[in-house]
Amino acid sequence: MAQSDTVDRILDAAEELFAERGFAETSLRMITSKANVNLAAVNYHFGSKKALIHAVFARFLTPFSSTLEAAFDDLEKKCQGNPPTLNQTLWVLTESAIRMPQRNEKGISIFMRLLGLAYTQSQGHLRKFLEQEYGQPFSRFMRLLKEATPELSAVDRYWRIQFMLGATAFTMSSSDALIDILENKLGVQASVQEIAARLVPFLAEGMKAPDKLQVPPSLAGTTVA
Amino acid sequence: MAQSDTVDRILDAAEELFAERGFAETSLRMITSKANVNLAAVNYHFGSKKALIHAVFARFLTPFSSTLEAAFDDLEKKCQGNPPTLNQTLWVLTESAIRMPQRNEKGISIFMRLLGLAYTQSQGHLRKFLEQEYGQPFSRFMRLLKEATPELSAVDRYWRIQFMLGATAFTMSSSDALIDILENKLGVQASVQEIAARLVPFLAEGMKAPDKLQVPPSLAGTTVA
DNA sequence: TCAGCCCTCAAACGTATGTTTCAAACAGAC
DNA sequence: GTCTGTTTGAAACATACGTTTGAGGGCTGA
Repeated sequence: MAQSDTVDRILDAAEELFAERGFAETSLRMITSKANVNLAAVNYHFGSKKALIHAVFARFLTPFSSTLEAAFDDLEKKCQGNPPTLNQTLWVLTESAIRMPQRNEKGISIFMRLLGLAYTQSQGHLRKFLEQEYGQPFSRFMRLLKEATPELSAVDRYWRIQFMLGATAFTMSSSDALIDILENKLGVQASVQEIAARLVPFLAEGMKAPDKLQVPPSLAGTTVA
Repeated sequence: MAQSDTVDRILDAAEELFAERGFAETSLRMITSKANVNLAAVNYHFGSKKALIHAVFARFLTPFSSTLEAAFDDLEKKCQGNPPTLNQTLWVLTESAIRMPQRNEKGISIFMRLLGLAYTQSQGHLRKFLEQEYGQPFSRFMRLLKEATPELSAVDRYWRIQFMLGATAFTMSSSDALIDILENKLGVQASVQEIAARLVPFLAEGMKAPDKLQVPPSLAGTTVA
């Protein structure tokens, strides 16, 4: 088995368990027994549980980061000077995520769920790791968003980006469960690709909403700052 | 003092710690020492950690549930037969959340963060508890959404509701941090009420987006189901 | 063949967790 | 004041965790 098939088995098991149970709720013993590997192997190969978490993220985030940067390069070249539109920017991100080489059919939903967890579960060390390791493509995405929505005030854009992040992270991180529920309720099958195709127009429209706060009469007298 | 001020002190401490650290990452010892209460008090008054979690949710969800039902009653009465609009429905929900009596200034963000955690952290027992305890107002909200968007297919509506939930839960659950970041970056102050006022139009516009999936040429050949 | 290194294994370590125990303190009723 | 049921206190319980240890196995290069 070449050099240490153990490492990959651990990463596979950890990725799946982390995605479905979170980090704190997943013990090393669960991981090692799912991977059919000795308990000590994790600390031998990775050093600690924290380092294992980082390695799980790095395994898919590093190639994704490259793919995304390349896609942004293409996009900006194609637009030759003009800033890419909001839809183009969102699609490039979505497409890069979908096109990633996947280990199995659940690849993307695990990918998304892990990202959601990274945002959600406080895990200070993880946020620091992700920030200083993959902060660059993130900043670039932000810049593209800014150039694609020049009509928005900085404050409006700030909040709406948060709304987009939320809708995406939340939905994608539970995509498996949501797809199952949809099938049970309406008998309709869906895929992560289809969710993405529905999500992008939703986000783009929300982003372009009129910026006036239409406070209804019933709230007019209250403490809206 | 009255009868067991201990119970409330435990609930206060647990609520805050759960909100900022999650359930598994918060130990009973953290809770009892923050509450200045003996460790055994939790098991004495609540029976178990799971029951404590349920109690924390029940304390704010039960009055909120009543408030919301009353607000829906009012709304439907005012509309006399005609289904309430999407904006009305969303505003009634938002208003009910904002108007809830709050124990402190962080009331709403804790409220939202806990709801987000309930969705995110798998914690099977919690989902079951919430479903069978507060399923009714939730179903009613869903029905109102359905009547307010008759032009949407059931599948479109399903996914867009998830998107709305995500944007709301995600943003509101981190509202404190996001407000701080905004102030540091742009020197602008914000409030939870203002976030809500910005969120509702975003959601409403996204909800009304054209339902065609505008798959771009670059993705046309791939496996969009 | 044998030394050297990488890896695996079972077992144990120390710590932290949720829970239980039982004696002491307290309250209100008679 | 005494008695009864409720609440608190300090300590211990069993269990699970992440991590470390040291002996052993298997491969490689000389």
